[in-house]
Amino acid sequence: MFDTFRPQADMRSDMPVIDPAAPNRTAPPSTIAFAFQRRENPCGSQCSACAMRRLCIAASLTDAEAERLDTVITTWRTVAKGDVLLRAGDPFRNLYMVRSGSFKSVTSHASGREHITAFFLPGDTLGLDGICQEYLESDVMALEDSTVCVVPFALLETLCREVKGLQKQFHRMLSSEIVREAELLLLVGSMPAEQRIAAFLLNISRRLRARGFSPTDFTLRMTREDIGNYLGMKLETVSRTFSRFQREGLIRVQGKRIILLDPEALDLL
Amino acid sequence: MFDTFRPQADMRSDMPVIDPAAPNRTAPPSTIAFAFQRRENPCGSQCSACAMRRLCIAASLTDAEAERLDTVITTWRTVAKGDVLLRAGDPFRNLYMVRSGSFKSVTSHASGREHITAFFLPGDTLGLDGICQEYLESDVMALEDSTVCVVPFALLETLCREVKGLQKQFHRMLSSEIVREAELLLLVGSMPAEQRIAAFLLNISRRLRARGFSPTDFTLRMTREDIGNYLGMKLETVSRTFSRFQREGLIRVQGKRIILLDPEALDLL
DNA sequence: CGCTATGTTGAAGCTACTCAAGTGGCGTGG
DNA sequence: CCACGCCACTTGAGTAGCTTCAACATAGCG
Repeated sequence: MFDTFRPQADMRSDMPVIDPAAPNRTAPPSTIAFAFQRRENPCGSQCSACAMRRLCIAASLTDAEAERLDTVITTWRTVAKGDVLLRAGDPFRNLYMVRSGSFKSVTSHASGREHITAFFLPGDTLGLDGICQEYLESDVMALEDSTVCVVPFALLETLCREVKGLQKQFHRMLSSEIVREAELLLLVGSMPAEQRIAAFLLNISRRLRARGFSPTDFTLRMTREDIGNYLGMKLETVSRTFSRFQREGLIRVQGKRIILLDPEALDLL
Repeated sequence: MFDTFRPQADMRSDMPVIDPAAPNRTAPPSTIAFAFQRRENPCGSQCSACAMRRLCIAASLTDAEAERLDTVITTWRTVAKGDVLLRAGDPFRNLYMVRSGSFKSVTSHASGREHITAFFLPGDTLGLDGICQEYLESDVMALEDSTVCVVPFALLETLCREVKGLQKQFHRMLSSEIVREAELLLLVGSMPAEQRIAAFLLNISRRLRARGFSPTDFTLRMTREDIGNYLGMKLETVSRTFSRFQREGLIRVQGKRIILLDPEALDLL
């Protein structure tokens, strides 16, 4: 989300929007579409020069190590708002690093129930849940026009065997995801609606600050229903809680735009 | 849990029970206790001969690879019921593989709230949440007298750079944990008490079957409060739901012993 | 053998859900 | 350009499900 991150806005503006109806699961995109969808070495600028380097898997790598990572990450993709980047059931081949924009990850279950397990911001890594099986576990959809780096997993694994720093960083990333979900579990499992929403807003705020955006004034890219699904509550409850926070002077709500007026008070809930 | 797994019952019976009051966090155990607590190469039997090999990180390794793993896993520990194996805040050094017995993992949060994020059975791996930081994220407590293999993480990482199959298995294990938590999130976030309990019982049942125990007649090692905490509900609700299932002929409840009378019906809830 | 921890059951209360009506913003087509 | 329809959001009223509080039963442990 949220204030759209556009380090390469100029580069993206000449990209045709991917057809939302393109069959992602069954047939591969036509060669033409494919050529537009993936680009090799845009501008020749790679991890070593990426604005998100501090946040993604390249974090804490030396320049030399980052250059080796460049040899693995050679393509990227654009995804239009509402388009599906990954579909549950598709074969697992790549990880994806968000360069710009934002995504939601939706896990479907036998009962037909769907659950959003994560919102991804620039620098975040998508697809970690696919490693354990041959196929993907969840749908990943763009919440706004977005771009991702494509990381072929087999190549990444090979490189992890050669570059100790990369291996360590990758393991840290997987473990962080486990910890993140455990925290979410606590939130959903044992906190009232009020505290869930407060924690959610503060989480977004913290992550936006880490990416250089305003931590107190931002635009939520997902719907109230998405937020509710993520936090284990109904959209009406999300809406009511926002309204209450506004009445109490904690935040200001203008549709999807949120202004945190008293983050400390939110934290103390 | 649950039917206690004792492939080495004879081996364990001569082990003194570790003093539950032993200060695990601050001072290390006395040398005497330490000598009992850790044993090098008991019986000389290692991964290559372990009954849990199919389930732990050694799964899908060749015999030759398993032998290399033996060089890394040289010690094991016993933990008495109620004892803490790992404490949040302790420095992260090792992973642990459950050989026998069972554990719960409790994450504490700033608010003082605690949440159980996992129950571990033989073959499960403990400590994955510690990788991303220098310190551990949660307390891990034995639900019964148990034994674990100690896996020094630095050595495991080194070996993962040399043994491709081990690396792959380790990544799969981390990813599985992510998927497991995502499923739990769905359960806690959007299912009524009834379905949570049903899913919980079936999950236990499935895992016991994979370990060679009866999937329909087992003893829960954790309290109703633990279950409730894990599933995001109060212990009274757990108890009531068990009683209702019994009234409806789905299960039989005898304290901690559970008999599944109609697993299919549970699944259809 | 008694104590404490754990589990069961009942009754009252509250949170969040369901159902429903109405508002506002945005894109599309007349 | 405005009107329309759609979708997201807000707000209200009534209700279901879970929690809280409390009393009692049972089991495990010293």
